[in-house]
Amino acid sequence: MSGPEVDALAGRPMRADARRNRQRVFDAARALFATPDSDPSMEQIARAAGVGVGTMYRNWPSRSALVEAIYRDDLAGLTARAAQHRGEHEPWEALVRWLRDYLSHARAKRGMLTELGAAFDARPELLTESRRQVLEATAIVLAPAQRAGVVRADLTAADLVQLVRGIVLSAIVPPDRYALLLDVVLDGIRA
Amino acid sequence: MSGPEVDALAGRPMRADARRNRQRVFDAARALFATPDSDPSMEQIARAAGVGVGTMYRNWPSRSALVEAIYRDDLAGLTARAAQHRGEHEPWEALVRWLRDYLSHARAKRGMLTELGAAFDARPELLTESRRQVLEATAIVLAPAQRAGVVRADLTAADLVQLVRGIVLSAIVPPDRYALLLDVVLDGIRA
DNA sequence: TTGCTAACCGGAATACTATTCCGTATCGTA
DNA sequence: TACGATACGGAATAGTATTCCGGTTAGCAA
Repeated sequence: MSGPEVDALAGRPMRADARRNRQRVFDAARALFATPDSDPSMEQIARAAGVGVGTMYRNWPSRSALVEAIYRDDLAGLTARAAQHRGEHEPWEALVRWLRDYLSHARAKRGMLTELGAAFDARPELLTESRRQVLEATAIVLAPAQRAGVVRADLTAADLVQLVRGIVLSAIVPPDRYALLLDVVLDGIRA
Repeated sequence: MSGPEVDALAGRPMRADARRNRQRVFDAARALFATPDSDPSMEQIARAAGVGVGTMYRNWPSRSALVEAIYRDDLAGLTARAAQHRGEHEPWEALVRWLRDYLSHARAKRGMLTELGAAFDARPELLTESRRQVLEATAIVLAPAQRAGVVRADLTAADLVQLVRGIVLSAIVPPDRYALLLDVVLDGIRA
């Protein structure tokens, strides 16, 4: 989540009810945006959160700011898993798990692509930055796999991400083929 | 251009003023949509065409129908060039020219991606069909190049299109690198 | 506990768009 | 020239994001 949690000027902490409402809106919005083809209006989100629209706008100045906040949060959750996998599994297995995570994340986000597009338009650096985060997370699991000699050494994190993202972005691929295509990529990158 | 040019039931030709207005709207809309970040409203388009909004809706039932008509027209113009290049140039040169055409077309269309997204949502077959057209056009210049032995034989039209589209879609690539990246691809596909 | 006020709240009002509707104007024909 | 059929313009409708403000409440001091 992002946005003001303390008053910008006084540094005073938010009032308890305000913090509660803020969280409610965030949770409701995340749930609604996650539903495919839901395209929720600001009023729908507010109603689902049990709050007036004014309350939403006090926390996020626009619809795309709210979308961005949710996206950032999801992305942070995703990238954190790379380090987690590396700590818990062998290099190859960690890499595979991370790529599966990334794939399902990208697939889920495809639904809110229109929404995200507006957010990216509003703040182009969001695109650059989120790409950087994904590359960093990928490097965390890719490097050990390469050091262990199980993945070809001439592959960069950017290459790998491009390969996997391609699976999702080409909108002709039926979802039940994702796993197969990922296997193809995995076979291809093996040392 | 697409849409009714004759009355659907009677087969009667359109009235002269109607045909003129239809063309004006189409031209004005194409010009406005081509301007980056213009996101023109229906009223802006109508005003630019010197016409009322009602006149637009008589020709295209919705905004996304108009976007689709323009896209189809642009695409037809693009794919026609493949055959033209094949007729006028050596196989390799024809292929290179076609890929440059495709690249600049894809770049131009990136601006109206949001608009197009709505059109694709409304009619999913538009996506399938336009992809098919691009593949067919690519095959027209690819096959001769392969027969002439100047392009590796194991490359499909789909592979090639995917490679080139990737250059444009990854929004981090600064436009002045497009030509370089295309050169890389061209080197890569040489037999 | 009570009283006070800054911080918050809800939702009506505003602003901007796509789309529909219909009275009016024009074209094409006899 | 006259008369439908056809097409026109743009006001009205509908739906959504965003703003605004009178009323409410949390949190603190006495």
